[in-house]
Amino acid sequence: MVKWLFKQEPSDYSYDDLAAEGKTIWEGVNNPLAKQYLRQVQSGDQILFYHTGKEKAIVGIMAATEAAKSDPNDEKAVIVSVKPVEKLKQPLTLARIKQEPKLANWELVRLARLSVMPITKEQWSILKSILEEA
DNA sequence: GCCAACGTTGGC
DNA sequence: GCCAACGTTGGC
Repeated sequence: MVKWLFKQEPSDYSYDDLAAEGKTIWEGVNNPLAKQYLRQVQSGDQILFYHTGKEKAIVGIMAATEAAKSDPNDEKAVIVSVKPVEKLKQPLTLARIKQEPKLANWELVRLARLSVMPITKEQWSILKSILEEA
């Protein structure tokens, strides 16, 4: 199972919006690399929800409820159905992530404009250990 | 509000 | 098909 990070501007759609709704369809991803990643999402994959803009932090965890598929209205668009799993007790900020030398190569740090990216096992375990020490 | 980094567009 | 110019995004 692959893990992912999706970015979203919280004033457009926040983790709390997702929690309130119970599920949503992730869509509107246009960047070619982001789309390529999005297309690889499988049912059950865990996805971190990152807030851009003022917050710049991972705020919650979601899970894909179905594998990625094409938008029925637009063959070229990719959509993923997701549901909330849990909200983090406290956000994991970009500033904190940048303090980890081992996370310096992660797309989140290197490619600010990428809105969908994979998380490797090693990266995931580092993130988890940061969360647990808090 | 600025800038860096990346994408896209359009002229050749 | 290349590449310069421009636009967009997101962090600072």
